[in-house]
Amino acid sequence: MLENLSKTYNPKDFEDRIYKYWKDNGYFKAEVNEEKKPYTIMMPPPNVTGNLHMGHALNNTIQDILIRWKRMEGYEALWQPGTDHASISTEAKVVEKIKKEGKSKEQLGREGFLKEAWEWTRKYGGNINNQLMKLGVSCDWDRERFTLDEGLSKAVEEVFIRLYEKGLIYRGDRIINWCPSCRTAISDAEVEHEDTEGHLWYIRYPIKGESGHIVIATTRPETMLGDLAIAVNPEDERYRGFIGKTAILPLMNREIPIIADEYVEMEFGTGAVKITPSHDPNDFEVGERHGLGQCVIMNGDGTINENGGIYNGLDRYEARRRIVEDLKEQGYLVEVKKHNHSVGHCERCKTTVEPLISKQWFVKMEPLAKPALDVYKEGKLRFIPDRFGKIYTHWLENIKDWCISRQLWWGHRLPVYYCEDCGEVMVARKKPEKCTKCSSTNIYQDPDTLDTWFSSALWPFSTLGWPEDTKELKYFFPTDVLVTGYDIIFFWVVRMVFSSLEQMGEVPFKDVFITGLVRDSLGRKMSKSLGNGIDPLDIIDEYGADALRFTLVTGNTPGNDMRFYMERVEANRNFANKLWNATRFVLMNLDEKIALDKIEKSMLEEEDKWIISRINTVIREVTNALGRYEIGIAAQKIYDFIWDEYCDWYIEMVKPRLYGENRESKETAQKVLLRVLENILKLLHPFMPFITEEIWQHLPERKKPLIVSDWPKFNEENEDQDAEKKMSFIMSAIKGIRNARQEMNVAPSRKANLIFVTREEDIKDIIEYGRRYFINLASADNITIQDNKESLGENNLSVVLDRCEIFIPLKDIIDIDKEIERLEKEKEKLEGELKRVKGKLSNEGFVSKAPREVVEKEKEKLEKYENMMEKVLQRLNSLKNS
RNA sequence: GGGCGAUUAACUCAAUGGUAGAGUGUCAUCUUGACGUGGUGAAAGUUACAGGUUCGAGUCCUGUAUCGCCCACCA
Repeated sequence: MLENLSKTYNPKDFEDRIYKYWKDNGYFKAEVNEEKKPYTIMMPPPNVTGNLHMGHALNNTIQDILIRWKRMEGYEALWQPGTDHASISTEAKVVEKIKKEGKSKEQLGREGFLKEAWEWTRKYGGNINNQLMKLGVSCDWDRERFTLDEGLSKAVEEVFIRLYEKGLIYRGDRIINWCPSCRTAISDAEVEHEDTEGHLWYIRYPIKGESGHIVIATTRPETMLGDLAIAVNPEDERYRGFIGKTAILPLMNREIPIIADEYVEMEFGTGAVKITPSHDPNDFEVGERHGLGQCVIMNGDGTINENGGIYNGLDRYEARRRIVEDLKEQGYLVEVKKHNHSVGHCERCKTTVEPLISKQWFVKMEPLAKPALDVYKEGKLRFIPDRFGKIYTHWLENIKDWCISRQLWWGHRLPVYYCEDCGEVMVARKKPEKCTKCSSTNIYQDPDTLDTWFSSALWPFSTLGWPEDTKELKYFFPTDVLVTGYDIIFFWVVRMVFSSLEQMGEVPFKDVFITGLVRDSLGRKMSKSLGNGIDPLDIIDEYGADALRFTLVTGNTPGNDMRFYMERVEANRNFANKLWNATRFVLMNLDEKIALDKIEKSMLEEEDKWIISRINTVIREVTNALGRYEIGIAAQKIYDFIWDEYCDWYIEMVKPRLYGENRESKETAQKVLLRVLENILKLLHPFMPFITEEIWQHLPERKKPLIVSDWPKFNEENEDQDAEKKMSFIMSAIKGIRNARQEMNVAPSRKANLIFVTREEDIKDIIEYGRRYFINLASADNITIQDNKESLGENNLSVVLDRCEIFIPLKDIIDIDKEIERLEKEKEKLEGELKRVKGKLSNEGFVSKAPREVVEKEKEKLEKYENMMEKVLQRLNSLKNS
């Protein structure tokens, strides 16, 4: 056993091996099992051709912690993995690839392109999974799904048809966001607004048949090519006379009416606004109200089309430049002002999006949003932290119809067919033989595909077999918790909720755990363009997955961003090393032939009872914290226990017994060391699965692997207040002695006598009991206990405790002035405490209103501090007088 | 224009209304038979500011300041 454990922790030696062991033995698998309660998490599917980044690492670590914990608690724990086809992003990558080969989408044709895309997917699709495995994720790989799988595609089709039949999907001409670079429509959620310093151009439009003119202001002068009106506010005195007249569109020489509409803000610009119904959502509405019609002036690639007259064929920005120039030349440009406004960009490629009228497919959101809002209000859906619930509701309350058609090829093609002859629209599972209206056989399928999020919205149930009525669906759905970043609440969380409610009649998950962003050490977002991204795999390679995992879940709170510091990873690697070596110590001191049966209670020493009582408490604390999703707190508790209590105190205390002659005491210590270690490994396993499993496999009498061992339970019988009290006295005595000695620069090698002065019998017992601790941990060579200190001279260090004073005679070393200084410091500290406690206790309100135990505690403290203060003062007095 | 978050030790962050903690860094010290990826000890805080509620506030309320994020069709 021991011989296999190297002197230092070296995660590379075992992480891959352990993972393979778990996987090959099927410990990640979840099956429908009516004897057990299910616990389900759906992994947010990463992009199929993506790479693992810190966000994934954080996210999946949290999920893995929860799933491992629940698995150990005895749940049938399903963690459903899979990948997303990420239409727009993957398609862009494939386009780029074939472009390098000198080919274009059009040249390849739809089929040829899809072939390329599938090849690409097969080539890079496995990467992210392998990377996740490095992290230690314990998801059920046998159930892996891909959004373009046959089953999931069927679910997508089914939902589309159902929504269509219900009238919740419609096709229409609407202003959508058009990305001229991706050459597709995108949804509102895919547009990022950014405040940009632009200009406001003031342009003069002449009035037909008059000498007058009207000045408008615009931020996008090129859109004037498509102007169909000028609008003013009906209340605006300045323009009252213009309403109903006709203006001449400069450069185009087109006649456009001047209309009145409430929408126009009188205070902004000149109070008159040009109306371009085809290229602005507001103008579109105005156009609808006034029956202005449409005039599209732009092509899909962002160039001006034939409606743009002489500007035909120019890129939109070149057209803008030329138009401004021409306006100026022809005397129409009144002035140009700097103007900050927000400009929409494509979330994927950052190109400025163009609002554009286009025939697209939409999901009618209002009827779907309502139930999604209701479940939140009814408490059936919970956010952790709950403030994100507000973001969720705010979005749903202001939701607009969802544009779901994309002019892309990589994705789920719309199950929509058109009759070439009569234009009839048919939504069907299979291509209709002939037109349902005119019986023509001239039928073609809509070339568009669906927004990727349309399929991810179904993830919680499509992965379980829906629309088939599978046993998995019945058992594992609804899921328990969704773990995801706040950046995709709108894209994904919201859409999963309303989709589930609509199709399943239930929420897809009860809790939504929201994570923050992992930033670099300067607080910047990690990004490719900045080149400041830290690759999780590099960290795993250097420090191990356990250290990375621990770093990601400690020291931050749900929903808050965190900074990634290498020093913290290192510290956590050191923690793993600490545990590794503690284990080596335990195994090194474990007699081969020791019978590891039950521990004989009567043989337990105080420190045994203390550590047993403490681990028991930690079991409760860690379990409770996990139950509240306080993962960082849970991790911190177990960390502190291992390092401070188990390693620094218990192991040190137990050493004399291990090296001693008393066989029974020795064996008891060995057993306790081992049993506590076992519990430690269990509690730590969800956080650091590799090292704990590796160590576990080296412990004696292993039957089950740790990953499927039972989660420890709090046991009231193990609580021992008395032992905790005694050990706490002993520990504070040791700390006091160490402190005093070090302050006086007494070398640890210099052993000294300790003279304990106390009249209290119980304290005397504890001291007597603690003899060996003082000798080993407080550099003592002899210990005396006496009732009074009269016989002692002044050349002592004195350590003041509650109801006890310790004297350390060090004749040659004591510098009286320094000792006085040290005690003065002690006095100051006590004064502070006394002031606080006295203040509280003399406060009538506190004594009468605070809970009894709080008051009692304060009273005890008062007594203790007064007692200590008296001794410090006496000591100071006698030193000063000597 | 709305909404949200943050402000705590030198740095990065924790902290169920009840004595403000950790990691890193700093200083001192220890080559003790698990670990120097370690041990021991120390220094370091008016919890951004101003009010309020409460017996008691880092924590709850109101306001201010600074920073950050999200949402929003003002051309």
